[in-house]
Formats: sequence, structure tokens, C-alpha cells
Amino acid sequence: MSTSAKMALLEGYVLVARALSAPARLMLLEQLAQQESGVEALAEKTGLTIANCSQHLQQLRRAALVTSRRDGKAMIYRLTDAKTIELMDLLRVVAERNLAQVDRILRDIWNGEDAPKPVSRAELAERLAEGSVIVLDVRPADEYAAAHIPNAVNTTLSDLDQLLPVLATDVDIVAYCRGPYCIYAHQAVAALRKQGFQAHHLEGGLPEWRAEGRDIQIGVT
Amino acid sequence: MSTSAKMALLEGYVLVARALSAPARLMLLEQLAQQESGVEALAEKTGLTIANCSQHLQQLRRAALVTSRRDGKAMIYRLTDAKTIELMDLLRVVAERNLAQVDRILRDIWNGEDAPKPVSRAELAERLAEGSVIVLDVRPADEYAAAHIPNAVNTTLSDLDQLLPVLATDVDIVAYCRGPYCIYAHQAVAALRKQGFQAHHLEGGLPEWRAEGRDIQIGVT
DNA sequence: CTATGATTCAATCAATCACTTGAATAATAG
DNA sequence: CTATTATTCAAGTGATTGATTGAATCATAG
Repeated sequence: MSTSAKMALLEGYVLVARALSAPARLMLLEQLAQQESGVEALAEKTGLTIANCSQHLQQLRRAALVTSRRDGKAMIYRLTDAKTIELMDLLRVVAERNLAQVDRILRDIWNGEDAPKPVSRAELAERLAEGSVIVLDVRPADEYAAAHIPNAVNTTLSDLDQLLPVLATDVDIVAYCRGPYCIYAHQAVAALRKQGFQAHHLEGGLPEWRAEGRDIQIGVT
Repeated sequence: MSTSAKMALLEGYVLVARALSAPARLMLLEQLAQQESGVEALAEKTGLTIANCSQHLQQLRRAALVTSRRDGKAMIYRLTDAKTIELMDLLRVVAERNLAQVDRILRDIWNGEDAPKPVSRAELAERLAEGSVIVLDVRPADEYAAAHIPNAVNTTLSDLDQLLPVLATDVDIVAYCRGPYCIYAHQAVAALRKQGFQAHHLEGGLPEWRAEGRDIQIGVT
């Protein structure tokens, strides 16, 4: 019992770790951290086939990281526990601290310079109230439509160039995307800074902003 | 670049998650959280063959969770970063919160009752100073010999029965082992409570106690 | 009750993993 | 230099994983 209980526990931990050890599943979890979703929506967002997506979701469910409920003929998945987001975040931190491979990719985004310090949510809220900042939402249009920070301008990385001419050069820009796993905001900030803009990225993403109960503009579902 | 950079980052995170997804490697990390060690010592502690242990260690090194240095003809491995311990701990918490399978094993240890609240390190230190507590070190003898909490009594689970008759029934007992991954202390406390003793387990284990700079009795190396 | 549509299951294949065995490397003792 | 000891490498085996395809399930609409 002594050793076997320990092994059984370890196998439980391993089940969770295994669930996090496929890029497809990390993408699914990132997406589910935004909002609960059906299989088809998740498949489209992640670029997986529906059957494959379904199987990854079931693997996540086996590890109890997600739960599902039926809504008509659709199955809706959601995160079981917000702790999972913390776990993914810590996974990211450990990887970024230790893995040269990851560090290099992040450096590439910033063209060798150090990443600028992120803007805290409290600071952004304050500056939003003053109106002394432009907020950029670098997520797909449908996610922007569902919910966004008030007065945020929606753009994608590829459309950013078109937006450049109309942006004021003397006002700070704060970009955000989905959250810590999402690098759209980083890439947008890097591109903006290259053009001479005063750009920063928001700490975390929309889910974190929302979780703090901050002001939000909700669209039609 | 946009998508491929993201995929490359995800693969980095996956590398770390994969490193945590084998029981053997979790055992190795738990052991390395105690102290840096050579391959042979680790193999013996974990019950792995030396070659197998070496390969797991290299997998951990590939994920940059451990680093190695040479000492004479021995390779000494140690944790790269204390954050890894946090990551393992959070992995444990998520698994225990969500996985019925894990919860059941823990319940089995406590015979269906809820686990008693652990004793904080501050509280134990205070009561040690008063002398109003018996401390039980439920780790293998060699680890006890290397370092232990002052005045702690060393025992193993199998030897616990022999110790029972000599223990005072009117004094609280606090048991500890390696840390959060180690369930010896839990099992010892459960056994003691079954016999009517006032037993609790220490929050964390010896590494945590040590990390706080608390009093410790160090043996010969 | 039958048809429809969303999701899951089942079967398959290539790739990877954990483990074992035996040989190869590297540092020290004699 | 040679023998010894600690560790790693290399090759092989069985088991598991991720992805694909097509069939099967299940709740609702008609």
C-alpha cells in the first residue's frame, strides 16, 4: 500500500502533465480560458479537424481539466478549474526562464532588444479614465465582437500596417490579446515600436482583465 | 512567422510538460528537490536501473529542468530553478482538486475522514521551543542522517508499530517527510490517529523547512 | 417516427516513449 | 599506461500517442 499508493498518486499527476504535453491541447486550453465553446468552434480556432479536436478534448476531460455539458445537439466544453490557467502560466514561466530555445524565440520577436515592461491592468484602467492612451485589441474579429476593453481598436497583425497612418504618434499605445500564451500583442508592440510608436503590451490578456471585474464592452452573442 | 513563432513557443512549453509526464521523472525531481545527487544515488532511491535513470535525467536536462556538473568521475545533477518545485506543486494541487482518482487515494489514506489540517512551520517552531511536541521524521535513515529537524525521531512506516508503545499519548505528534509529493507523513499520521494519538503532519517537508532558514540538525556527510 | 446535424467511436498507421541489454566514453587510481 | 569506476550511448522491443478516415451515436426538428 505504501509504495503503490505513492505510485498511484504520481500517475494521477502524470495524467495532468500529459494533458499539457501536446501543442494542440495547450491551444484548446488557451481558447477555453477565453470562453466555453463547442467542438466545432474550437476546431476552427485551432485548425484541427473536428474528430481530432474531439479526441484531444476527451483527453483533457480524462485529466479532468475540462468538463462538458450538452446544449441541444452541441457539446459545450469549459475549464473545470481556474487553477489550470495558473498551472499553464507557471509552465510558461518555467519554460521561458530555463529553455534557451524559448528565450531565443521571444528575443527574435523583440529583435534582440529586451521586452518592454508590460503595463499593469490597474495602470491601464487609470489611463483609460484619463483618455491618455490608445488600446489595441489584437484578437480575431469574432472574439473582439464578443467582448473587449471599452474603446479598444480591433486589428490583426496583418492589418496593422493599414492602421499605422491613422494612429497618433504622440499618444501611448497599449496592446492586448488573449493572455500570457498569446503573442499577438507582443508582435504588434514590436512592430509598432519599430515604427517609432510608444507601444506597450498589457499584462495578461482579456480573461485576466475580466476576472478582475474591470470595465468591459460586451457585444451581441 | 506569426503562427510558426507561436507553434515554436508551444513546443517549448510542451517540452517542459512532457518532462513532468512520467512517474519516474517526478520521483527524480522530488529527490533532487532534497539535494543535488549523483546518478547512482538517484537510481537507488527511485528503484530505477542506472541506465534508465541516466536517460530520464537527460530528458529532464533536455527540458532544462536540471543541470549537471562533473565531480571527479561522478555526474552531479541538480534542479536548475526553484520555480520547478512550484510547478510540480501546482501540478499536484490541480490533480488533487480535479481528479477523482487522486482524491480517492488520499481519502483511502485517511480512511474516509477528511485530512487533518497541516501544522504550519511557524507553529511547529514555536512548539518545538516550548518542548510541547514530538516530531517524527518519516524518511529513510540516510536522509535523516544527512539533516533533520532538531530532536526529531526517525522512523519508517514499517517500523512505526514498534515505536508506538514508547510514545506519550498526551503529547501532540507532528510528522514530516520530503515534501508535498511525499505521503509517508500522511500515512504515518493516519496510522497514529487510528491508535488514538494526537497526530498532525507538517506543511511541506524538510526542504521547505530548510528554505525558511529554520533550525536544523546536520549530520556527517 | 424519420431525417438532420453535431459529436464521438473504431480502426489504422507512423512516430515516439520507457525500458533493457551490452558496448563505449571519461576521469581517476595504481 | 592500464585497470577501475561512473556514466552515457546505441540498438531493439513492446506499448502508447497523434492524426486520419469513415461509421456510429444521440438530441432535436419536421
